Amino acid sequence: MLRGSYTATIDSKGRLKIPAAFKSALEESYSVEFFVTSLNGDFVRIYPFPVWREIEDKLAGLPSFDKTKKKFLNRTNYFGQMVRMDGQGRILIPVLLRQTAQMRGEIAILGGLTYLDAWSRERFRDEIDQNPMTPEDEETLSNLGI
Amino acid sequence: MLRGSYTATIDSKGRLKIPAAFKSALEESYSVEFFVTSLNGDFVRIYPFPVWREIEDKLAGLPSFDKTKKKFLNRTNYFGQMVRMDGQGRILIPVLLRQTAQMRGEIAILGGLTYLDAWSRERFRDEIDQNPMTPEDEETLSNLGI
DNA sequence: AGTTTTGTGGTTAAAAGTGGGTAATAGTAG
DNA sequence: CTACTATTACCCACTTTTAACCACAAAACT
Repeated sequence: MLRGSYTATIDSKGRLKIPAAFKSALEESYSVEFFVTSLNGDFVRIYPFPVWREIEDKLAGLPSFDKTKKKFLNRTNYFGQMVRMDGQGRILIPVLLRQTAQMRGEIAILGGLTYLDAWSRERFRDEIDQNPMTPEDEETLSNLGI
Repeated sequence: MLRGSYTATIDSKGRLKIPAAFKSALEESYSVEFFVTSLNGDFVRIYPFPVWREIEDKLAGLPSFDKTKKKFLNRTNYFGQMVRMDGQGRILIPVLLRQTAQMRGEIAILGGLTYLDAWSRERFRDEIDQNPMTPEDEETLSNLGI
């Protein structure tokens, strides 16, 4: 299970280092093959291939003309690419995502249990600054006993 | 159950000593693995791993597009990292939190029954100075019979 | 006062992160 | 189809960080 976040850098060749804590967890549960994509180009989502396959299978259950399915696949296909991790635990981010998701310099890699999200650190900070926790949020959480 | 507060120091390597009173209580009820995180970067929250798992389970009950859930997980993931306590009862505070939560020098560690909070002593004083007990607070307490 | 526990600091070997070189591959244009 | 260019995969070398261990100082307890 992938949890927490680590910072990483992307080098001049566009290679993103997978932090060791995630690397070992990934190798244990999955393999070195990933489907790297994004829904809107804001940040990169890295699916271990078996996880992505499951998503595909679930989508196969929907009719082919389903609007949501079309949108989702259009986007993930557009941004997506298969990649494999190299011997040093790095993956090459596709050129398109390097640009749209600002994959250069300081990157935050967040664990999402079965996948990873890679954010431009700068952009992520903007994101959480613009969506502060409200008193309502706190109440919702407290109702859950958190 | 974790109660009361103790002072501790963080050494130059970013290691935080868990006061002996908390250490024995933690080892008894949980283990040496923790999820160290924060909601806003002001202070550090240290969850014994099983406690954190329970929170994850509770959140799993909410739909994945739930705004509050997203906000909460984004933040806790961003600041969070899994850590394990060393033989001397210390845990390494993640670099990000060392900076944002000012984890250096004098630290106050507060028990929150099932988790611990670590505050920069200086910042903690500011916090309680700026948020004094109001008459409304006192009324709430008094209504509870406290 | 002596003994045990707790807190603190440093050392060192191993692991992780970083950078670059080069051969192979893919892509492009003539 | 061929020649050229750009990109990528694979490999090697170096630097930084971390984890585990050890040792001692301070405090608490007997």
